[in-house]
Amino acid sequence: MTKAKYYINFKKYYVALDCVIFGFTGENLETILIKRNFQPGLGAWALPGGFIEPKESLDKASERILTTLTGLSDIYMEQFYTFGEVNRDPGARIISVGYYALIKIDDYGKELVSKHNAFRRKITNIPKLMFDHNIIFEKALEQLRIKVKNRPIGLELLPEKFTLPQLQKLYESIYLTKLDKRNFRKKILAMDIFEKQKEKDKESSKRGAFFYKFNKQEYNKLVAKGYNFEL
Amino acid sequence: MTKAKYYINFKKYYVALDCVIFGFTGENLETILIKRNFQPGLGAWALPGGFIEPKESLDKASERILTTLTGLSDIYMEQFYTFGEVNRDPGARIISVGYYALIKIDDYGKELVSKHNAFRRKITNIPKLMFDHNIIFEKALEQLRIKVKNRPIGLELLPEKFTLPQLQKLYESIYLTKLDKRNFRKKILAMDIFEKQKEKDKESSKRGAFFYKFNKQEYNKLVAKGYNFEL
DNA sequence: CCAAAAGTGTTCAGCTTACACCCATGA
DNA sequence: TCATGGGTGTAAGCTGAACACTTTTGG
Repeated sequence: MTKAKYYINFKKYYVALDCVIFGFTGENLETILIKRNFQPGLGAWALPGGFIEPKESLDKASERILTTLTGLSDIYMEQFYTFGEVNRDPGARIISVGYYALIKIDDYGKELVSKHNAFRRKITNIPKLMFDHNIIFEKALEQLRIKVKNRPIGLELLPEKFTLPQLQKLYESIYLTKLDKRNFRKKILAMDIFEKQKEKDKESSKRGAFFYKFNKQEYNKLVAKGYNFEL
Repeated sequence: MTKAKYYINFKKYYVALDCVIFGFTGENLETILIKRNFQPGLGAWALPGGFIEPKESLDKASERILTTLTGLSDIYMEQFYTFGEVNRDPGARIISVGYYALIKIDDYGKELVSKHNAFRRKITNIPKLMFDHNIIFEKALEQLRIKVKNRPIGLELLPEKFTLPQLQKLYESIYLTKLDKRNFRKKILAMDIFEKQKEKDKESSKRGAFFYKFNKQEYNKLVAKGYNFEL
């Protein structure tokens, strides 16, 4: 005997999931938007999203949607809020769970752009989006900014080896501020969780900047001892 | 013509809402649990909750559930996470949106306890709960602790007039730590958003402690100037 | 008069902030 | 050789943490 009978007095609803995908170009924080070539919202800009399947958890649904769109797996993601205004979608009552994701934008397959009609946009230049997607986007950015202060998740946006100028630009483009170079480096290096490499990145300057790697083992050890990452 | 036709390929689900209600006794942080006298989960401890109605937003549903249970209105509440594991409720696929609420426990009608079979429990003494409700509770507490650091929402747990020893005990019972009395007072009073009253509370000591009031206007003014509450 | 809780300041260490010049290299 | 971005140190001010005694008053 199932317990489902206890619920028959209640209504069911569509449950969707919208993803705010953040990537870092080296200069700017960007997100991926869909120019919809299907209904509803044909022709409008929208966040990538989809519906929950009967046999998948919310996290799995988010993974599926992200992998389908980007071709990447093991994407860092975080559920941040659920949107349930009655008429947020004028066509039907749809409750939508918001996730944000952080990707290494170099790995993002460009061929998928044409396939899904997906485009990258700077976070400072987001167009009018379908339904309440502008609100969803803003909430995602707000939550990202909070989280990035206390966890080293910003690194999910960078390749394994990165330079300190890159890292600084990353934080500057998340918070849309300028940071002091000396103070930033001092703080980062004092954490003792970044390892200087022997090689330099010669892409962005003649002199070249040393690569660093994030030492996750060391970080986890420190966390176990009560350490709190803070930027 | 409705747009609903675009969604007919997708499944619908029950959407529920669970509330973690926090109250402060003067000594301890407590929450309200239901000893279920109905199915499913008859006899089990559970968080108060309910289902979303077709014509109400998530926030409205939370308000309804909180008001029905406590008899209070204008309750401070905050959505904190949505739980969607496939078998979290073994009887049916139910996606549940988690809210936490902060109430002034003095105002909480005791007659409602018997009506809803609701009981207060210290947060340090939570029994085994139905389904994934222990996980929901823990997440609520975690989010409360984060929020309370940066917003003066702890005051929602106290009456309009409160003493500094009360306020200190409040934070101690949220974080389950001891705080230094002098440092705590210094910090609080330096904020300039608490107004000393002429009257004293003689309840908890012979000498009596001065009442204070939170000056919300002043706080809002400071916030507009970029001020950030931080404890 | 005494028990019990309220109230009060100072010092030290460590962190944050502001700030300017030399270095390495490819073109 | 010069333009460009990479890399470095210090001083001043502020903030957080540690710490003990006096006051009030009802019983």
